[in-house]
Amino acid sequence: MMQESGTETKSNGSAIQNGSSGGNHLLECGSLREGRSNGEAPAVDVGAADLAHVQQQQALQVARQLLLQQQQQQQVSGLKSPKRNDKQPALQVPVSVAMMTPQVITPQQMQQILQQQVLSPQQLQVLLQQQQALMLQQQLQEFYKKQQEQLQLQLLQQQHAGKQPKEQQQVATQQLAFQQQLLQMQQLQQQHLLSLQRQGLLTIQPGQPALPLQPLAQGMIPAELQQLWKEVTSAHTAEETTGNNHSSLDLTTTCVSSSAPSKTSLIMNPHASTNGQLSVHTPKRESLSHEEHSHSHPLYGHGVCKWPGCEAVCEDFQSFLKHLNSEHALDDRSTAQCRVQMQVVQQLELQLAKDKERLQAMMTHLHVKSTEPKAAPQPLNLVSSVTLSKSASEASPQSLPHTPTTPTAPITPVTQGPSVITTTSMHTVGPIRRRYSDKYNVPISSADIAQNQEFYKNAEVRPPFTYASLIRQAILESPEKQLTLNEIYNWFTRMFAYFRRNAATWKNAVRHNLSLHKCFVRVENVKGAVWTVDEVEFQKRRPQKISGNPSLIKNMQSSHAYCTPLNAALQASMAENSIPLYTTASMGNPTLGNLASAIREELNGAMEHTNSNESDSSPGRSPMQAVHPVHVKEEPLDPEEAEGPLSLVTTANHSPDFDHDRDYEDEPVNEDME
DNA sequence: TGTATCTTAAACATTA
DNA sequence: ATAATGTTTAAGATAC
Repeated sequence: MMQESGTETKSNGSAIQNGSSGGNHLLECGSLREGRSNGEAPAVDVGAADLAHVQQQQALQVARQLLLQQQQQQQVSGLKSPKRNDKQPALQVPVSVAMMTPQVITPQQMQQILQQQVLSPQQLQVLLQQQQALMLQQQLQEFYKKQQEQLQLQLLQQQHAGKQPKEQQQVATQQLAFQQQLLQMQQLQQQHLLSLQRQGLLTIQPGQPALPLQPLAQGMIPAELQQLWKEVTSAHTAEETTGNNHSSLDLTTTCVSSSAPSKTSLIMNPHASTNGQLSVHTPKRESLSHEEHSHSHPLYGHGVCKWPGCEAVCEDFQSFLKHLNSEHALDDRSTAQCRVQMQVVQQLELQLAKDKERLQAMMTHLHVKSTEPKAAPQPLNLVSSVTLSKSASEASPQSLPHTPTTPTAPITPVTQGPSVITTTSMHTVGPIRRRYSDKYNVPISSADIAQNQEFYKNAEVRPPFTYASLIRQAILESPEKQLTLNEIYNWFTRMFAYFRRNAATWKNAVRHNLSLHKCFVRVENVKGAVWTVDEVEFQKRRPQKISGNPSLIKNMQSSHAYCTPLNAALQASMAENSIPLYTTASMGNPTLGNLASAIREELNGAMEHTNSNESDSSPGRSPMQAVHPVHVKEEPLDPEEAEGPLSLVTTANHSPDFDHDRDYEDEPVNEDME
């Protein structure tokens, strides 16, 4: 039908298309294509922009974009432009998670993962561990430096103390405090790990190369330190006197005191007891059965030492104690590990505080009483129900990424079971933009796109955004707010692991969307053509997409309910691991921040429509209870659908996607850059 | 139920 | 001639 040539056809085509599309696109197409005609305007010279460059500039660009969005379009300076049109050598996706820049999955990302349930537990674990590794590797380096300094200091002090008995006592006291703090941190970590492991959410696989701590846990034990340790522990029961030797351990104090004062006591007590075990001075403890020990001692479980990165197999509790004393005595390594853990905890707490704030702000904004619905998660039930049907499994993903914390929630998710974390966060979800809930099941909380970016970069999870949104994002991220088709492709593959396969499908979809939506304007260029975004047009569409429908919110809640209990623990764990880097990533990577803001803006517009009607959803109630089965469709799983590039979801566990969709590597995707 | 949106697939045209 | 790029059409699915 379309014989007209190139760009002109668009405007013409619109009319044609409208007629043909059977009314579906009437509204959209009608006015749209007109906009296209103006596309010929700016001829842009495209210089090969390094993606690296692009990324750096993205922040500025996005910011600029935000400011200029109303004006849109004209700002094309025509100076440089993204890329060449010619094909770029097929690059293949880098993408090993570990390889990437030290960015860690944010809590939101993890939640996203959880919600989508596309990844198998193993995959999640690997992800988690990799993220951990990244984080720890970075921190360890710094820590080691500091630690060495501190140790030197301590040694010096001891030497001096030798001359001055009084000071010696002081040193001992300090050591005690130090040890206690260390233990605190250990306890925190171990409890966390335990909680995870109990739920089967985190299983540290022996020999997991991703775990950076492993090497650290080996060999050490300066006898002197051990000696000192014994002295301190045995001689000191007066813990109250301590707690002030923070010269070396301020981190502990800060984190513990800052957010979880109550926690401190909780943690401390158990520690004290466990410590006793460590010192081998408590026969009573040793009389306990292995099971008891394994359960009670956070560092021991399932016959394995759970010291971070250790995993040494200990036949019985006795051997474990020996192992603990020998392998994890007070030495620089252990100390360093503790410090790392301290930082982790600190970061977590910081993050928690931030998230709390955010949550409050969100709830306030949404006029939702922060009733802190104490939804008893009942993870098992939910899980089972969720897995009953395909749609059910998808339901969980629907919930938006949310902060796993609640105002009342314990400060350290670490020690808490899933129940604690719970669904309270649901409210943070607030208005969710949900689309294709059942099949595609994507909550389009675009606000999360940025924060989840790292996740999507590495996980082959279908991003919960429409093609149009993604294309727009890609374009807006570009320095010139314009991209060639190929550059858009590249952006997709670069930003989303999911688009590194089935290229033919999604590329076609991209082209289709570019042509179909009037918000995308093709601009002729000397070298070819670039695509820009007509923000006005794009904005026009939003209201329609997102409607503030009570049922929607209800759905959101229900879906959230599904996922929350299911993944609470995981979320918590994820959050922890990611948090440290989360901060780093979000701050260090301009792209993320900008993306977030840009998309957030988009989201906000959409959200506004939904806020008013949540009346039917009882905020104070457990979302799960309130809306349990809503919208769960019992659809038989269709593998075909699952394999579709955009229909990722399917079942959480056995997504055909992961089972056999490994053909993407041969896809002629042109990833370049970087 | 009808309309709108989105995705996917595919045919076809144009261009490099 | 081929691949990339664009445009349309069509159909299925979901949301409103």
